[in-house]
Amino acid sequence: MLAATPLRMAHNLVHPAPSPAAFPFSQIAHQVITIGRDAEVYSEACPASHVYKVLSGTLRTAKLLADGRRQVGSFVFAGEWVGFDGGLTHFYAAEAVSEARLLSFARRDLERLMAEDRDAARIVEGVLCDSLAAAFERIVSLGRKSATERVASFLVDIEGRIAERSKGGFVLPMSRGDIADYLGLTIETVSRTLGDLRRRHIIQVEDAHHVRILDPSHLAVLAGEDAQRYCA
Amino acid sequence: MLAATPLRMAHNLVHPAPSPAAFPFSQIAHQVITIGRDAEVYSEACPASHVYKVLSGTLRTAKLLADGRRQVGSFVFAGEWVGFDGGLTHFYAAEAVSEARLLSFARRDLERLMAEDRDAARIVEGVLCDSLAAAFERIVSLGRKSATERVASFLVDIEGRIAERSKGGFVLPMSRGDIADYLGLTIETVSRTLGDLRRRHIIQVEDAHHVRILDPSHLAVLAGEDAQRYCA
DNA sequence: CGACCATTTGAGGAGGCTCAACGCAGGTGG
DNA sequence: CCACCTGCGTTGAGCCTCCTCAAATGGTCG
Repeated sequence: MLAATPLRMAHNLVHPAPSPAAFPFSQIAHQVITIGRDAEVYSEACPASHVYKVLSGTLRTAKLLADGRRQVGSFVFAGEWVGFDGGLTHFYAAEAVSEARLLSFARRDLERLMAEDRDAARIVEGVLCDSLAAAFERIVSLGRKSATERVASFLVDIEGRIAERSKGGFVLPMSRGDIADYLGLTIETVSRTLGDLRRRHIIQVEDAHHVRILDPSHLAVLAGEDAQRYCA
Repeated sequence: MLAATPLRMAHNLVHPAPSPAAFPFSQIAHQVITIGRDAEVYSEACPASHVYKVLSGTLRTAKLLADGRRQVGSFVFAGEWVGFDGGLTHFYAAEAVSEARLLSFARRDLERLMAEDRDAARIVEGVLCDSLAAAFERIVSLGRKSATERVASFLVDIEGRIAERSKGGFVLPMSRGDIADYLGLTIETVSRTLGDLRRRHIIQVEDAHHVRILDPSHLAVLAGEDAQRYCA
């Protein structure tokens, strides 16, 4: 991987930014980069020098254990940010699930902007907050939910975040292996669980990457809602 | 729980702060509060109006599912902060594992201080960063590690964070149930796993709440180290 | 001493994993 | 154009880890 990474990085084309979008970050230096399928945006434990906003395509963040087990940390869709994992170094590696275009910002520049521009600071704080909330939700899911509940939660979550639609359904850009490593399950269990949901007419599976939710409320129940929330 | 909470909160004594510590937060309004065992500091989904620094004792953060399953989010020891979970509302409830004294700060005040004092801001950002990193580590643990690996990681982590020592070992203030809900296991599995580690002379279990690590390197191996980290 | 609680230990069962076979689509080369 | 290969997904059979249920142990406090 040490040797492979520079080669793979070489596939990633670097352009000057085309049209600064109408958001505070267009004031600071940035580049549009294109990442080929399965290429790395950054490696695990790399100095976290940059953060990225995904313009198109999908990324995953992942960490490998010594024996090859893998945990996918998150999927990152168009419009979302990635690269805020960890402090000085990245906790996860980030890779492209499908070819992706990213806006790249130096963290140094971003921090300077945040000190000057409250809007920018608030946006970044919001991103951090969302990551933290998502991480907490995952902890509950991985710690206490069954395979069916995890897959159902996953579908509900993805359905709400993914832009790419098809015939009343949506596109699942990642492989079964990616989903399994995200949910702490095996490929076979993910496949079987999706098969169950299909046979129960809760979802429709056109092909492996095109899913349609037929019974959203049933799926939400299977996803396992929290206890009612009271407040002190 | 709705009814119980105010009653339990009533146990928590509120004093004026005694001696402002020598850290930037002593400039802003704060109170020392005492939380009795198993009493709540704040509830799940409450408006996140305050954050707390633990002076003594131990807290846990936890979330309940509808059917009573529980996930413990974190343990918080003396010197650590709690209350930064989620944005406007708390994701987890926070409760005292053992009677605890806390410094309480209004978030509003803290944010004002952070805008003025870079040191304070950096400290808080560090706390957030650490929470995020800890959450990511938990995701890997819950998603991909075995019971033995989880318990071993837990012991290594706690051993490095807990101040209270006893006879070359340390004090485990929380119950087996708390540990189980933290690690995504059952009480019985936690107990059996600790028993195994004891029988293998990797740890020594004085009683349920006093543990000593006999073979730290062996325990670290069992905890399952990450793959070597390369950098692009 | 006896009630109660937390913990440990044991026996049996289930959910999800492992291993293996098969189908299918896409790419490649003869 | 077809044979072949490869990667991915699905499905099945058997097994293992961890869970469930139950009982025994031990410590604490009336």
